[in-house]
Amino acid sequence: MTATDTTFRRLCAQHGIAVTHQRQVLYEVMQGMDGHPSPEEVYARVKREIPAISLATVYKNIHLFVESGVLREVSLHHGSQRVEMNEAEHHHMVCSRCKAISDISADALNLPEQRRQLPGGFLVERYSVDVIGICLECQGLERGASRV
Amino acid sequence: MTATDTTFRRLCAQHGIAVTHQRQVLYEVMQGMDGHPSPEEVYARVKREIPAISLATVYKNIHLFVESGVLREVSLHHGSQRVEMNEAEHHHMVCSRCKAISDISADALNLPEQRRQLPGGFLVERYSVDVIGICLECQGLERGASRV
DNA sequence: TATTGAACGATAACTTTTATTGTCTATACT
DNA sequence: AGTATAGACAATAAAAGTTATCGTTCAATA
Ligand SMILES: [Mn+2]
Ligand SMILES: [Mn+2]
Ligand SMILES: [Zn+2]
Ligand SMILES: [Zn+2]
Repeated sequence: MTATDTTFRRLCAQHGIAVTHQRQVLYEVMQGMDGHPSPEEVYARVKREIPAISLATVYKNIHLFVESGVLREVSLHHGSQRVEMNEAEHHHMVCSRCKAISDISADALNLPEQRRQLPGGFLVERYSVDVIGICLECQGLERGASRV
Repeated sequence: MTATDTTFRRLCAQHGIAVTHQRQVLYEVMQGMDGHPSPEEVYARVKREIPAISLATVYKNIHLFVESGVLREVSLHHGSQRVEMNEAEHHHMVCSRCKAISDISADALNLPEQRRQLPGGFLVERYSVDVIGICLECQGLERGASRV
């Protein structure tokens, strides 16, 4: 039983999810992936360890890991592009449960002035801040309150 | 000739793109849409004005509008979900041209402490900052420098 | 070790986005 | 105004990304 093996079993116990071979390999493989891979990229990598694994299994377990906090989404994925014509400088609150997006003014966030110089010679155009959390509606639902 | 008509023609002139009926209706319709619509939602709405419009036209012109700055993407869309296991508190620099994602520490951004109370009773989990701009590689390409 | 609900693999279905192609139209130039 | 032409359009096929379904296999618990 390896160290990561133990770590993973503890993680699963904490979150009440079953320990399966696929999940364990998925976890270990992703530990070794840097950058910000897509599910397809994770699938390609884990397939080297378990050639028979299904892409659906990768998707299902990425969801599971994200829900339980083992894994993090780089920025909340909405399935499709979202656009807006609101020209005012503003940012967003995004509900991690229902993915609802609402505006929040830059003032309300009290951001510092944006730095123009960043590591790697990156040329800054703008900052885009997502405040990730739970919206009021989802907070209500979470507490078992039923709605008409 | 309406006011928005004039505005739109000026916008097109500024960006060197042709004024077409579809583009103009698209622009006007989106002016009247609040929230953060998807291309499909924009399509459904503009279809009421031009029933024969094609979804491909909506996509192409949303791209065009985003490129020319008429429209803004809520957060840069990567086509697929992106995940990571980097537990350290950090944020991202995202290239608006090639969509490359790179990490940046919270310290380097000099963010203020996160507010826990936000408008609308939103329960904050975390901040996710995307610094949107042009990566070094794309800056080089932009200047017409050719690469081996 | 036997039971059983959960997880898996295979695959179909669905959603989102892009590419292709022939026709049409906005624009520039007489 | 009339014409040429590059670019935009609609239609539609194809690709890419994601989810649902279902029969089989496996992990957890007794
Ligand atoms: Mn907004
Ligand atoms: Mn990262
Ligand atoms: Zn919500
Ligand atoms: Zn780039």
